[in-house]
Amino acid sequence: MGRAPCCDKANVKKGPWSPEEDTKLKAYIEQNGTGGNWIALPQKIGLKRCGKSCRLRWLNYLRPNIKHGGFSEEEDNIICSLYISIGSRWSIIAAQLPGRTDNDIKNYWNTRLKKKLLGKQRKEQQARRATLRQEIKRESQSFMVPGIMNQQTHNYWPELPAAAVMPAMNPTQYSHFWDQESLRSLLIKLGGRFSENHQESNIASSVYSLDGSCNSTQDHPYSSSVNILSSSGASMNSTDSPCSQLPNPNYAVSGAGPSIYHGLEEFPVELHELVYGNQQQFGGLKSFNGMDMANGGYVTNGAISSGESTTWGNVSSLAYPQLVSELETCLQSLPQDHSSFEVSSYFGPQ
DNA sequence: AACTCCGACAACCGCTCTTCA
DNA sequence: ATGAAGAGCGGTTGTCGGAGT
Repeated sequence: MGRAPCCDKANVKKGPWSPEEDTKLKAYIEQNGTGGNWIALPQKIGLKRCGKSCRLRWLNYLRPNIKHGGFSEEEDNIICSLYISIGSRWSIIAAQLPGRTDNDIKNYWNTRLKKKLLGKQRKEQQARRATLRQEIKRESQSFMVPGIMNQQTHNYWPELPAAAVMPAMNPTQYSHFWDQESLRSLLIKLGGRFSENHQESNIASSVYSLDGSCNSTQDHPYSSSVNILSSSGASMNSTDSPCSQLPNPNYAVSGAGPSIYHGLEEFPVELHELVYGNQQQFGGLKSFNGMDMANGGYVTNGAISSGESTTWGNVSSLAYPQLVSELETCLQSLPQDHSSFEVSSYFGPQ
């Protein structure tokens, strides 16, 4: 059973407001106020309109000091930054822009700002990729990264940032295929610490702290990365299971709950870069052999789909089979509600 | 000139939240 | 504590006008 309609739909006028209607409504409210009851208002005025419609008309167009169109650059910036922070909370965003209504901002965002923003980001993205490709080409001969984020992984899970994948390797696993010099180079590149005696834990620390919030291997190895990605699934205990060293299969860019991605599900690829492109904390970590650390370790799908896949193609041969088998083992031990995560979707067809 | 397409914007719909009896 | 009514909000739709063919 649905709730009762707020007005008699059959006897209510719909569609655009006439100047006469506007005049009536405006004059009445300016003289008497709304009386705290929008539903009763149209009857008092003699308008064949729904109370909600009157309210909307007043709030969006008739009340004093309303601005329409002509959004300034500053307003654009405010809208963008607030949208990134809080998502489509138009009323809150409108509260920061005097004279603007939520409806106006919403329409402006949907029709113009979103496109404008994405166009700008795409250009910057292309420029970054070009730089990245050059850097990778230069470095790849001397410094190979045995990451588990490879061509196949990327094809099947393009939205998964490489930074989130990196911690999936525990310190021991790193040492399986990285010699001392590679470890040292890695740390230097990541801006981390390096100790001859504690290289493993420090490597892990440095990698885990890429988002600046987890500084110790005593911490949950994923707590720092996953909070960016907004894990919606049950957290895994870092000490109880060997799976603590594997990524939470539930995490995704567009998870439920509050996160910096709130409201960005629509175009996570572009706005992931937007978000990280503005972050200062990764300064100096421009690239890491195909992983754009400056942008959360993310290389977008476009880099692959554009046919310029040399970056990932070169490292695909370095996928670590042992990790794959360990992941499969761990997944088998996971509760059934994790079953939606498929190994093939993570690593691609073997 | 006629038609189609598309962008912009006003308005509606339905849901959730808040208030109050 | 509960339910009804009103208010508020965000997503979606409808309409209009301009550009392109």
